[in-house]
Amino acid sequence: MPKTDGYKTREKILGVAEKLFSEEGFNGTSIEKIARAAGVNKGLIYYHFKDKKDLVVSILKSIISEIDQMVSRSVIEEDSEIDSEKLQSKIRMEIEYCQQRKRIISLMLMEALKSGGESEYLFKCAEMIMQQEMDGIKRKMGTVDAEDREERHRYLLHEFFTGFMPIISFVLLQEKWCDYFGCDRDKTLDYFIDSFTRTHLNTHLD
Amino acid sequence: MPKTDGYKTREKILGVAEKLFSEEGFNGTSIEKIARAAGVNKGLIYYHFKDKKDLVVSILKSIISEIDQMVSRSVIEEDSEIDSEKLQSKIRMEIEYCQQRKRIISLMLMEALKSGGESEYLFKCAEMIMQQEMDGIKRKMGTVDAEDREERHRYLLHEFFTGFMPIISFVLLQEKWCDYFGCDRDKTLDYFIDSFTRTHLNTHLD
Amino acid sequence: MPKTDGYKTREKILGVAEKLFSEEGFNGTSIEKIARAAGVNKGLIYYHFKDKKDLVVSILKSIISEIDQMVSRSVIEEDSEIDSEKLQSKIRMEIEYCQQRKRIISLMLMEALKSGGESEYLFKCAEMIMQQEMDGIKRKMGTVDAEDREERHRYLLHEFFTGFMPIISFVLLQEKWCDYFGCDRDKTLDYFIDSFTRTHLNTHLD
Amino acid sequence: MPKTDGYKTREKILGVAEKLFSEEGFNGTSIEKIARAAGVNKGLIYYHFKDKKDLVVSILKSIISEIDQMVSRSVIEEDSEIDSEKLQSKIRMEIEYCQQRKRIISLMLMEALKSGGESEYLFKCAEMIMQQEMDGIKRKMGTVDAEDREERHRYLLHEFFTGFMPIISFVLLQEKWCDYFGCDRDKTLDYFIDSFTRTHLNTHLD
DNA sequence: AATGAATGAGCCTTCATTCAT
DNA sequence: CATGAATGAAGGCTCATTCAT
Repeated sequence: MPKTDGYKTREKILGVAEKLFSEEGFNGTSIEKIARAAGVNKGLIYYHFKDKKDLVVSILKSIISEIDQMVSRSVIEEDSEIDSEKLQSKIRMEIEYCQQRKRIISLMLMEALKSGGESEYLFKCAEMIMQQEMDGIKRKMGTVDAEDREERHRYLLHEFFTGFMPIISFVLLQEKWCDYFGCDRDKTLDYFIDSFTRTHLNTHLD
Repeated sequence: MPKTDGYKTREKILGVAEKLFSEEGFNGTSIEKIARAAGVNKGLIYYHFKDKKDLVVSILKSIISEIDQMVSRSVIEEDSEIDSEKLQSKIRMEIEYCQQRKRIISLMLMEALKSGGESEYLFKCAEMIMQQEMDGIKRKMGTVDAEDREERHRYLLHEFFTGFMPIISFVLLQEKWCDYFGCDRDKTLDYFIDSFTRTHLNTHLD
Repeated sequence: MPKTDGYKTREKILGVAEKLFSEEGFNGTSIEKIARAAGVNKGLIYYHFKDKKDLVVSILKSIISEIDQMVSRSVIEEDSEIDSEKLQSKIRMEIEYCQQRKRIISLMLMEALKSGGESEYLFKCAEMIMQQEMDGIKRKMGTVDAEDREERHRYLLHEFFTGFMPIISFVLLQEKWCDYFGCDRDKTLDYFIDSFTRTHLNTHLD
Repeated sequence: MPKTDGYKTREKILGVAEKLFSEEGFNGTSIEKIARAAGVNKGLIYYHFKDKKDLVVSILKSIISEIDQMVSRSVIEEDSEIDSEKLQSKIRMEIEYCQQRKRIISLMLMEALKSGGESEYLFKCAEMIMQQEMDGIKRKMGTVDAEDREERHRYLLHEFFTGFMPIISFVLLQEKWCDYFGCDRDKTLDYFIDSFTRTHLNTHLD
């Protein structure tokens, strides 16, 4: 066995890199900075990761697999009626989750926005989450025909741009929003949920 | 005597910088690259702009003033009834405008997403646009009391996260979305407008 | 005009680089070392040369053009009889020249020896020199038909491997040879010239 | 108990290193690359060899001892007459041998060319080979007085620069020569042997 | 005999910035 | 206004080497 456990070091580097990348972006974060923050030698990062790009990709892949596991574990309560209350509490949970994974989401979005950047991780993540929801809906109501490619695309687009994006935008910008407009965090959250209910969630009722 | 009109050079630099910053982000774009692309000497950029930061700020300020002028020029048609049709065509125009200013919007959003980045330009832009809309609504219906700070904030938040963000997300990501899901650009636009109508625009009717 | 003359700096860098590359080879010489030895900033080397490779290539090209000029300037004494004496003194001059350009020759040869290295400069150099000689011989005796590709190749090969290579080997290794065998420099030169006369030069008489 | 025979591993490493060093030179070849190519762990190389320098030295020593054995095994046919035919076939064999040991010869020569590099291996190798030849000649004709230091040196120099160097140059550069001049390998070999016969070998007759 | 992890120095290269002209 | 030259710092990456196991 080597001096220490390489797996732990790798995870440590990934964690620190996730934090720093989300703060300053890919180009704004140097390997040096990551190494210092992780308390490891700069060269060691290149022992564990091919290059800087590989670091981001590893981070992004990790959330993909996390979501993948989450999705496959999630139990769908067959019989439940959908009502506004339930949806709202579900949204609150989703926001909470996004808040925990804020950094990686920020990273994904920033990468997707660059012309040359990778958007596949953002879309894949969103797709997985949305697919799960679709499955739930289909099972309950049979209203969405997932076999119909066109229909599926339409559904994904709807969910992504009017559901997913507002939520992650809110999570990523909430703090700065409150600073800029000088308002209360909690109240802002309530307002957002109210807005979101009146817009996107509205399409999940009736 | 100057070789060419200094003002034109400045504008040329700003234009090129806007393009490149939006493609690779602030840190991913070097002054060297901007100079080459603009066909000017690197040193000249430092004649026109204090430093790199000043370049971005100048770009961001320029869109602020552009919107400012647009807003103040815009005539509000007093009597017009609001109906779904009119709203949709208005949205199409807004999307078109965003598409033209895509690059600068991308830049603003990318900067806002970084922890250490500036979000004030993004918010200010959005605020100006939303304020104008609010004024229009107030005039027509008096339903929003802009003097009520709380109410105004609630309205801004609603517009920003469920109106503005979906639109700019769509504009910035549409191309990559179509690539990723292998779908048609025009149809995608139609779907988006339909979704947007059923969610956000819905709150502007009734 | 800039602070100093860029051309001079460029030449200075080239000169220093030629020296260092010949001493330690391409990979054994760092840009840092070159910069220090040339008394310039490391970054400046990248202002004048695209990259490290470009530095070597520039050096190698410079000797090509030097030889090119030399060759085109050289006057061929039409009527002169060829005798051993004259040939020997010509060889002495050639050795002298090689000694002056020792470093660059060393560089060319080292590069040519690597599997992935460039041999074209070495061959081109040799070809130019040999071509000139061929022209001289042809003019005097008409014995070599330069139009005959096969004959030309045969001649070049003969000149290169039994004429050119012994000479540059001697020039490049003489010092180490004398160190290793503990012998006198001047006497060694005489011995070499004698050997060279009895072997290669012999084929230029009769 | 060791996983495999340590001796074999050592030989494997030496073989791979010889190949890589000859391709990219000493500085151009990393221990990492050698380890990967040999299919062993990087650290293991340091178990078998003190450091990188020790690796090259081990390689170079191995050819010295190989030649040493070859030389001491070689039987000198006392009575044989020396004629051009015999010499030529001997040269063909020598070229063949050099072709097999091409890589290590390349390495020796490259090292010898650097100012700071070791030339002793190249000279030692050549010396051993030449000494053997001298012994043969002496035995047959008594023309070379090996006891006379001066005479011996003169002979070695002659053999080295007009015999040995042309041959190894040819072997090391033949491929690139043919590429550069677009000519046939076999014919090139014939031409070279012809030239070599008319120059160096000529001094071994009469 | 063999491995994986770790280190520190150094290398090639880029970059924001300055300055003399 | 505009340019070419120059700088110093930093960035990404490689490498020889060591060490615990």
